[in-house]
Amino acid sequence: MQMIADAVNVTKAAIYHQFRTKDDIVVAVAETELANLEAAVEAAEAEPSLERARALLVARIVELAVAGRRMESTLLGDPVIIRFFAHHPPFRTVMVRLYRILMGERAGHDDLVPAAMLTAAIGGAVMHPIVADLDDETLRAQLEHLARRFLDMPD
Amino acid sequence: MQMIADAVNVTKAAIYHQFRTKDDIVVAVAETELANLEAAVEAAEAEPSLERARALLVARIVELAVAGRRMESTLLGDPVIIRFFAHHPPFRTVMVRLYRILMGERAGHDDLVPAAMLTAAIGGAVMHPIVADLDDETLRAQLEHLARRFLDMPD
Amino acid sequence: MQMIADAVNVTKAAIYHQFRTKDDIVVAVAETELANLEAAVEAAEAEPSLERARALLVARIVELAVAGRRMESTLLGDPVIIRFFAHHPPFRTVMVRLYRILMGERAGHDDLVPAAMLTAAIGGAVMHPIVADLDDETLRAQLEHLARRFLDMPD
Amino acid sequence: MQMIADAVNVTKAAIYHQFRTKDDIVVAVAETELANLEAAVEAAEAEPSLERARALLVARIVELAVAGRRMESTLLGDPVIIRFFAHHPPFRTVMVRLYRILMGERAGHDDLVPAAMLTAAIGGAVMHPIVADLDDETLRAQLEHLARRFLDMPD
DNA sequence: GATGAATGAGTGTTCATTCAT
DNA sequence: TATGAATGAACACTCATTCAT
Repeated sequence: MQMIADAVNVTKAAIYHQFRTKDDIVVAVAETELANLEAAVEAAEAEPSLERARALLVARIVELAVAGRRMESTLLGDPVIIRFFAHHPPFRTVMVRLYRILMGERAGHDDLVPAAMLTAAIGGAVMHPIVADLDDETLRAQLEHLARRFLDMPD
Repeated sequence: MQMIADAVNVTKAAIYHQFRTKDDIVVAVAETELANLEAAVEAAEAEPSLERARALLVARIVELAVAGRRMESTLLGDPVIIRFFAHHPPFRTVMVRLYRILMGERAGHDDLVPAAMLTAAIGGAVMHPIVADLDDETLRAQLEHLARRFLDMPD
Repeated sequence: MQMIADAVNVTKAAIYHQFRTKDDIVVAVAETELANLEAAVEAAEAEPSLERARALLVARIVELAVAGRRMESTLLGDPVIIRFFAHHPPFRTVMVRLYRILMGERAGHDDLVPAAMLTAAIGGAVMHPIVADLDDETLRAQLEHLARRFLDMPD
Repeated sequence: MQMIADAVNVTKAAIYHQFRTKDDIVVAVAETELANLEAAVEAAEAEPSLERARALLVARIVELAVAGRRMESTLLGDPVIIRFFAHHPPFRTVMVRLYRILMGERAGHDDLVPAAMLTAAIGGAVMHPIVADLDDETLRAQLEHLARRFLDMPD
């Protein structure tokens, strides 16, 4: 909290005027990320061609990961939020929809594991300090390669 | 430290008699993991057929990740160790050798990025709470699939 | 302050427009209680028969304590007000008059101790959580018994 | 905690090495007081003559209140401990025994109210700042007078 | 080789109060 | 007359580490 307060240049108490709890802050940040994810899923769902829907979704997911890489590494490094999301119904719902599109007709019903693994893998890769030096474009290309290979899509 | 001390059934002070710092403990644990990784790399290097060397290495890496999943999620969740390894020369050396094998003749000289991303991805996937319920065999299969796809190897 | 503000349905800042300090609020509330006490003393002083004056005063004091029991326990649990009253000249004046009546001709000049002890004792009894379940009438009877015994008056 | 730590001339953390919680400290202190009370009750129960048992018990209770007056006002001023004791089985048990002796044959079975009121009254009187100036002997005499009157005992 | 007691610097959180509007 | 945002000082509590024995 002290670090957050310093970064925003106010006192801790001022932050507590706006958020009841430290977790509330984390959740608030995370929820705008979730909204971005949901928007990506919705855009993909609106796409009639399955092939193009998948390509679009992969591209958007990777973009989000790259754009938010600094924040992601903070957020995803925090076990609290990882656990929070794992049991957050809206997040699970979005993940199911995301998974349906990515897996295409091969999709099981509510088997979240491969999608969770893919996003976790992207998260892990983004968080690694070795990629901190990479420029956005290179990182994006590498991540997209990772995702497309995993999903058996052409590059 | 208190939890570690309780688990070992000694006092905190007794632990400080053996390790100068908490980080030293983490590093010590991590270094035995590194030794395992090195052994895997050495075994692969001893293999004359490149194809079999890669297959063997992937299998061993995944095995290590699965076997140490509980510890990995603790270790890799700790920014201290992540940063430690990123700048630990022996680790970088092992990673270069590992990468050379995985990438085959396409390997650049000291470009660690893809290998780092793959291992980070495996780490991210292993840490995700959603895989906590998976049995070892299923997890192993999924991770190996992820790695092989990424490396353009047949399943 | 937040609870007070919520109860009155305004903001804290609005309250600070009316009272300089939280203690000022406490004092304001306490002073209306003091006014009640003063009225009781005045009524007793107007009574020509000493015996009836004492009986009336005891009854009124106990009534006030019972009627305000919820508030008293809040007020008397607050060291601020206890100390405030102990050094508040108007309060001491009222207590002297009260004491004169209760003690009858045996009264010393400005020896407040027994009266203070009696009222403190009533306050202590009223505050005790064990009396929270008692109905007003039972509590009144018990307190009046306590006071009358202490003052050597017939029940 | 800071005040306690300063008074004992150690750091807060040192205190937390000995007590898990601030409440634990309060309880520990209170429990030695309870032990004193219990000893008084036991001594009274050992006395064959009821009359002398009551006199002895009243004297001991008042002595304890006077001896611990500084601490009592701290302890009894804290709503936490008041509530703690009100629901503390050992305390209730001691109070029942205490009450049995004080009330003699008129005693109801488990009606704690008058005893609670008497002790609360003593507590209230002891806590009042106006008695802070009184010497121990005068205070003792006044409290004993209060108790004896309430219990209909000769002075 | 091990212990119990202690410490300094930190944690998240609360609260009476102030201030610009 | 009232507000929302901010503040400083406090709160109970934790944690990696040290030290005398």
